[in-house]
Amino acid sequence: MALKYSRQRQVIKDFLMTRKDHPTADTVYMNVRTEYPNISLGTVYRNLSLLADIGEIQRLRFADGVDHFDADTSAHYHFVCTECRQIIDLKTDSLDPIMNMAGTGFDGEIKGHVTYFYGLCGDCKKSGKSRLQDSLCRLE
Amino acid sequence: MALKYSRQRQVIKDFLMTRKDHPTADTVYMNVRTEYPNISLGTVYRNLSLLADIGEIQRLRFADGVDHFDADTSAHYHFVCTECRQIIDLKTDSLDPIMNMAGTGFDGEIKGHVTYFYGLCGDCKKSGKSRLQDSLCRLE
DNA sequence: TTCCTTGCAAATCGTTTGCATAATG
DNA sequence: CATTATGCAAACGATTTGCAAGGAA
Repeated sequence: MALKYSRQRQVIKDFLMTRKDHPTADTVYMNVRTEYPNISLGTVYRNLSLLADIGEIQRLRFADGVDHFDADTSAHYHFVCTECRQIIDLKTDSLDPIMNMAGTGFDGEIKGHVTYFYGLCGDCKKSGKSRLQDSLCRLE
Repeated sequence: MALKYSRQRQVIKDFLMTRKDHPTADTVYMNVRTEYPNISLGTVYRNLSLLADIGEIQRLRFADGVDHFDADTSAHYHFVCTECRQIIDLKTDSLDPIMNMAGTGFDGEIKGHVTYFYGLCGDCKKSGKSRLQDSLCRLE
């Protein structure tokens, strides 16, 4: 159970800390491999899961069905652009009060909530970009 | 593009309307098959996606990574029990105001939000049930 | 007859796992 | 030395897709 140091885990976490776009495991793999060519996809998955389990990173799940990872473990909310798929951090006050709203008339115990927002990001809103030009704005 | 009637689609939708526990595609398949033995899994997936696309049902995605479906398309929120995995409808006032909260200081356009709650359902809270007895409370 | 829909099976995609080997403490 | 971590490849589970045949308009 005791955690031992691993160069791979360190590189993965270091890489994640340089990004604020919440990459997927595959994106992490692609990038880390340029610096550490022998690393395997399995190792990337294993370490991302491990880091998420011990709370050193956050695992995010949006509508695309693919896990995204965030080195910023502070409580914050996310916005997903439905055009370019970009994921943006929001600086929003805590929405925890909604748990009380949801809890009235409910006999269980609400311990948390998952919330994200979607719509058009600033760039896509400005350009009135269509889905056909999707890729131009896609980050990953 | 014009939609043609299909017995299969009707049966799938009818079944979904009888359930308030938000079944997965596989659960729909299992159940529909007792009444319509020749139906294929692919057809179930195709029709659930189609019905969701045209707004006749709702597709729900929680942390388990599997799609759940809900014939109730009215705006409402869900609670997922972390013990027994049960999904419960909440009668909560609209939380749409949180979109304004999230939108302050954001230059894009927030069009919607996804929110669900988790914790202990009434039964699991009462019984102090452990994960080991999970299956006793699992619905599907 | 047109073309939407089906059943079936194969394919895809993201993720997990078994295992022998390498690295850490 | 005891144990954790790795690379690799195979296995997995959920979902999608190609295709020839069936059914609705």
